[in-house]
Parts: sequence; C-alpha cells; structure tokens
Amino acid sequence: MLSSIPMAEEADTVSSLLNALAINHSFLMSLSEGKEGKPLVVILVGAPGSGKTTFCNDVIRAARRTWTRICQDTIANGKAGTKAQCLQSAANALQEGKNVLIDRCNLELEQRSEFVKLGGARADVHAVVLDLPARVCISRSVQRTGHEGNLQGGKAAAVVNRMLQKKVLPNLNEGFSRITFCQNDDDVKTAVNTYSFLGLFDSLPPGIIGQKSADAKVQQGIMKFFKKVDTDGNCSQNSSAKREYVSQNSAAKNEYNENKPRPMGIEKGNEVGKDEQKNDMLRKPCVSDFQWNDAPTLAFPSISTSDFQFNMDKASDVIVEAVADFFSKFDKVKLILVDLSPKSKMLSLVKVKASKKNVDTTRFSTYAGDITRLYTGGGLHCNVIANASNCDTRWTTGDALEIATKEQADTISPGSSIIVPVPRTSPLNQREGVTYVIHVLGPNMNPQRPNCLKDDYVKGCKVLYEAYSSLFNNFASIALSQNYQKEYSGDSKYEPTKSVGKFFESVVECQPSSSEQKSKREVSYAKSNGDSGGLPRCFGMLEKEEQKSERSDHSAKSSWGSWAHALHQIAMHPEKHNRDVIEISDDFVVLNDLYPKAKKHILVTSRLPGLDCLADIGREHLQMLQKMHAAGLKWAEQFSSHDPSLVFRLGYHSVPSMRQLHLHVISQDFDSTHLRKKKHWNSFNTPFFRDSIDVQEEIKMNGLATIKEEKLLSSELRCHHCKSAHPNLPRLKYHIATCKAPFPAHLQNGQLVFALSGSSDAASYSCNGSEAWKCAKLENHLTQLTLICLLGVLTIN
DNA sequence: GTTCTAGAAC
DNA sequence: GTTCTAGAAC
Repeated sequence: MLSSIPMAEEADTVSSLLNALAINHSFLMSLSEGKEGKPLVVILVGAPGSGKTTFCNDVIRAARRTWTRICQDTIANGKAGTKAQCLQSAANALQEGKNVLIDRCNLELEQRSEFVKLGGARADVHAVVLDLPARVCISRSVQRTGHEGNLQGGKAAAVVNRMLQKKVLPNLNEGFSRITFCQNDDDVKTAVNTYSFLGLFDSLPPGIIGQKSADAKVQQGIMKFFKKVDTDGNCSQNSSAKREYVSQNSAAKNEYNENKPRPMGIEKGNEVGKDEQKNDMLRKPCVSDFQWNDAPTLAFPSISTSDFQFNMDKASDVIVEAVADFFSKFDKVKLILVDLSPKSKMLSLVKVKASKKNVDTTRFSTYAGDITRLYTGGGLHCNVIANASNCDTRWTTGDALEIATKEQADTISPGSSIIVPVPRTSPLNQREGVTYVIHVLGPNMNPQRPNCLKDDYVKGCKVLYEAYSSLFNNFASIALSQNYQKEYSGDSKYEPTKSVGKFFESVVECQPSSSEQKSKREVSYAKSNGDSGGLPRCFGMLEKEEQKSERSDHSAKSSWGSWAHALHQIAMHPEKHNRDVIEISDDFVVLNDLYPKAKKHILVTSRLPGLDCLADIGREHLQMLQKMHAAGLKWAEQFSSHDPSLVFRLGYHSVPSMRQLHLHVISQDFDSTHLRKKKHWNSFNTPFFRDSIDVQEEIKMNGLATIKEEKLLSSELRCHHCKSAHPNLPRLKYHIATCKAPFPAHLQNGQLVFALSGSSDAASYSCNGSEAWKCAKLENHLTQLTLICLLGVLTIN
C-alpha cells in the first residue's frame, strides 16, 4: 500500500502516508481499546558529534516500547539515502505501531518540518535537542572512526562549525508537543531514561523541558567574553552580583527602560533616596552635554586594567589621548567608556583627564553599568561594543557569537582588534541591538598571564594606545561600511539626523548623489530581510516609496550560506592564507580561484569590510574599483605574456555566491573540469557578468552599478563567440573548443584583454575582438606606443 | 544503458 | 561554493 505512493512530491507523499496511517492506526487503537498511548515520533536535533545515534541506541536498548531509528546515512540498504526515504520509512514504522527516532541533524526548521507533519492527530511529535557545546561536538566528530555518514577526522570540525551557524532551536509552534533540551551528558542520560522507560500506555506531559531562559543564555555565553570588565580595579564581579546591583536600583532601571537616558543633572522625584539617586546618576552617561543624536556609538571597557593589571593612572592617560586623537580624525562618532561599578576608579580618572584635555563632551562619555545590557539596562543605543580579551578564556562559550568569533580569528595579538558581527539570532543583537562586537587585546602586566611586559610601561603604553587605536579605527570602518548602514535602516522612528549625513559625507568624501543612491540599497536590503526591528536604529533612511522597490530585486543578499564567507576571511586575514594568495595590498588581495572555470581564473578581492557585492558599491568606491581593475589587468598581462592564446575578461557577478566584493579575471577558453553546470557558464557569459570597465563607467555616471537578474543563470546555453545554442554543457564545451568565430560586437568596447603576440615582454590590451586577432599577428617590432596610436582605444596600464 | 541536470546536504 | 544522488532525458 505505502510502497505504491510516489516519492516525487514530499508534501503529497506525507499527506498520502498520513491517510494510510490513519486507517492503520485506527485499527491499532481499536485493538487496544483506546488504552494505548499515541505512537511517538522523536526528532533528534543536534550537530554531528552531539550524540544522536548514541541516544537512539541507548533508548532502543532499554526500551519498553518498540522503536525504529531512522538514519539518512544508512536508509538506502546501508547507504546514504534521501529525506523522502526517511519520511517513508518513518511512516511505515508508525503504521506498524512502532515509535520512531529521527536520527538526523535537523538543525534547521525546514529540515525537520516534514518530519513534524508525521504527527498530528495520529502520533505525538517530540524533539530532543542535544545542545551540547560546539567544542564537544567537534572533538567527538574529529576523533570518531567508522561513522555511518563518514563525517569524521579533520573535515568534521569545519562542517560542524558551519552547521551550527545555521542552527535554529525548535519551538512548540512548529508542531512539537514536547521539546527536551539537553545541555550536558547528565541531561542526555535523563532524556534517555525518560524515553526508554516509557511504557506502551504511558504518555509524557507536553511542554518544554530543560531550556534555559534567554537571559541565562546571554549570561552564559556573552558574559564570559565580558567577565574581565574592570570594576574598581579589581577582578570582575560575578554575574549574580551584577544582577543584584541592578535589582537594588530598580527604580533607576525602570526609568531607563523608557529608552531615553536623561542627561545628568535633571532632578529625580523625591521618592528616590539619595543613594539610589547617586547610583542612578552614575548609571547614566556622566557628561551632562553628551548628545544622543543617533550617531554611531561605540561602548568600550577599559583595556588591560583589570586582569592584565595595567596601571590605572597611566591607562587613563592613554584612553584620553586615544579618544582625543580619534575625534580629531573622525567627526560625528561617539564613544562611551563603560565600567560595571559606579565607584569605578577608571571612570573617575578618565572623566577628570578628559575634562582637562577638553575632549568633546558631547561625543565622549562614561557609563557605569553592564556593557552587555546597555539598552535594556540603561536605554543606551550602542550598536557596537568592545570586549577586552585576555589570552586563555576566549572563545569557549559554544554559542553563536563564539562560532562567529572563531570564524574571524583564532587569536589576536596585543595592540590589535578584530570585528565580529553579532548573529541576528543572538540575544545580544535581538535584545540589545548590538550588531558588532570588536574584540581587542591590550598589553599584559600580570606575571600570571602570557606575554607579560614586566612593568615595561614604555612599551605597555605604546601597545595600549595601539589597542585603542585599532579598536576605534575598526569602529570607524564599521560605521562607514555598507553593512553597518544596512543594519540600521528602515525604521522610520529613527530617521537620520543631518549630522549623521554630514558624517558620512565628510569621512567617505562621497559625492552628493551617492548617499541618495546608497539609501535605496539600504532600504531594499532591510526590506528583503523583513527587518523592521523593534530596537532603536541609528541610521534610518528616508526614501520615496517608488524608489524603495527599485533595487530590491537586485540588492545585496540578505543572508549568506555558511560556505560563503571564505573569501571574506581571506580578504580580512590574508596572512593566514599564504597558500591561496598571490598578491596582497592594502586595498585588495589576489588569489587563484579554488575551482577555476578556465585555464586561468583569479579573483581580485576587495579588503574593505562590509563590501560584499556589486549592490554595495557607490561612488566612494570608484578609486578602489580602479585599483582592483588595474591589478586584474596586470595579472592578465602576465598570464598572456606566458600564453598569448589567452584572452581575458574582467568583471563581477551581479549576485555573487561568495561574500566580499571580488573581481573575476578569467581566460575565455573556459577549458576547465570545474565548469560543469549551466549556471557556471551563464554566470560568465550572459549579462549577469558585469564587465569591470562598464561597472566603473556606471559608478562614475550614476553612482551605482547595474545588477542583472539571477534568472539569467538558467538561460539557454550559447557560445560566447558565435552565439549558437547548445542542448547541454558538454556539447557546448565541445563546440567552444573549436569555434573560430570572433568575439561578438558587444564585447568590442574594451571588455576583452588580449596579449601582444610573440614578444617576451608582451603587454596586453583590450580592443575590438576581430581586430584583436589581426593585432595579434602584428610584427614583433611594433611597439606598444605604436599600437596605442593605431588603435586609439588601448588600455595598456 | 548512459548522460545530464537539479536539488538536497554539507 | 562542491558533492552526491535520483530521476529525467536521451
């Protein structure tokens, strides 16, 4: 009966299976006279190495019910099968009156949704979430042998990391009647016992078991990063102490939850006692004229003065100097020094010294409170916060931020910092509106810690200044980046102030129309994200309704797959990828494409943070585009000098698969085993490929580049020379290997880069395609200058 | 029976 | 992005 159900359409399949199941289960129910508990579908949720298979085996071994384990890795006669096969096997098992354990990762909602549909009126669906720390899962995955899915050894770590980034914890709304969260081995044992002891007539109460509160999660995860926040020169307080402090100041807290911190000096009502009033005052930005005008604001702790035992007096000098220097270079950005304790010595020292040095008090402030609760605890709108790292307690939390952090860097050296975007799913982002954390490492004066400077305060102060400079500059780069603006667009309550607009114009030197163009993208980005945002936004953007949708179809991707960050990583840390990179400059890195689609295929990748794709480009990036083009041309020249048959095209994909803006420099032979799919071909041979020179021209003229639709990737396959159509890629490749036709007219305006023939010092040039073949036969004695005169359109660089 | 493609999984 | 696979197309 069931075997005749087609598998092609899963939804229909499930529906059909359920109809069949209904009959059979009714039959079973009638046999048991209604006494039997419902069959269970228990969907395991957990990364590789979290112990799903062990859980299943342990339950089955001691079970009082009959269980069937459904494992996609072995579903097809011991080999890996499909999701549909798993669904059918599960339905079959239910039909036979068995209970089912779904042994797949099921980390994402859509991966488990079809399995949840197996439940309904006929079976209860439970989730058991093996939410063990990432490091545990990775360690187990790497060490295991003989894994059914062959996910073991070195590759396992990367896979687990990637998968965990996409993890979405289940909730009851998905259709589960009971969800059990296991955070450690004891939790797992308890859950195993629960299910193995479950008798035929038993049922488990519905609800969520073992989930820690969102607050607890933040404290567990994020607070570890921040546990070294200075408190009066002592080591950190524990989180309970922090909570106690907040609790004691509930009046102040409540007031600050109104989202509008009052400038210091406004009197409170008489109902508040003097101590409370004092504490309340200290929880606010300390400088009375600090202005909240939605300018980009960085909150940062004092670096090195806690665990690293840096002298506070000297440190406060460095802070004030670094802040003053930063303000002299960047306008309309704000900084807040945060310390947990209202009695903080560092805050007092810095306040006094900042005042003496006439640091702009409308832009610099101090604040006593929890840096991870600036919004909910103090109503402060700080979208970027800093974490003063130390050397051995970092990156051990196993949460989304830790994984994001590990993606960025394994270590940082003293005096430097790294930016880590805070995942949208993180409570720090959702609750506090923090979209970036900058981790910064200062100098260490503590002999118990690594790299102790042994009271060398000459070097210590230098490194501390470098740490603050790095931190502030990274903050500035965030403020300038498109990503930052995107994050804060789309909330009409927080329209940009004129000063913010000026900030961007003054710093990035963009031309008047640039910001207008930019705003279009920002709004479309927010729209595509569905990000209306309940939290305050710094850079809401105004735009006419008709402009809003104009670029929405072409705008930056709202999310990137877990594989899509590799280029970004290389661009940000090229020194860690020496094998891949063939050239590094301040503006770009050049690397061989890992999967070249032609004999020569390299990528010139921008190093500007937050610049992911063509849609992010504005006039302010023109100079960088020119540099990237020049670099691409130089390499094309070099390749052509070694193989004059190579003709190159330089351009961008309208919608790239990998983030971080990259220019493709690709030879037009397309002779590569990696060119295997229609979309590979069409991404380079339809208007989806945007020639670099055209992009530059458009940016010059319009301030933005044309972005073509992704549906072009499904176009019919046509030869890039003669435009003949071919039924499939192998046939096309066979054809292009022998096609002698010149390049088409639309590539005759400098898009192609040819080699000068026969000369050891051959240069490249771009010109009319048919002319090029003639040019290639010119006598060797023709100089480059002569060619320029002859052709008039050369782009010899 | 073989080739090719699209989609799921990673 | 690639790999793997089933099933469509041939």
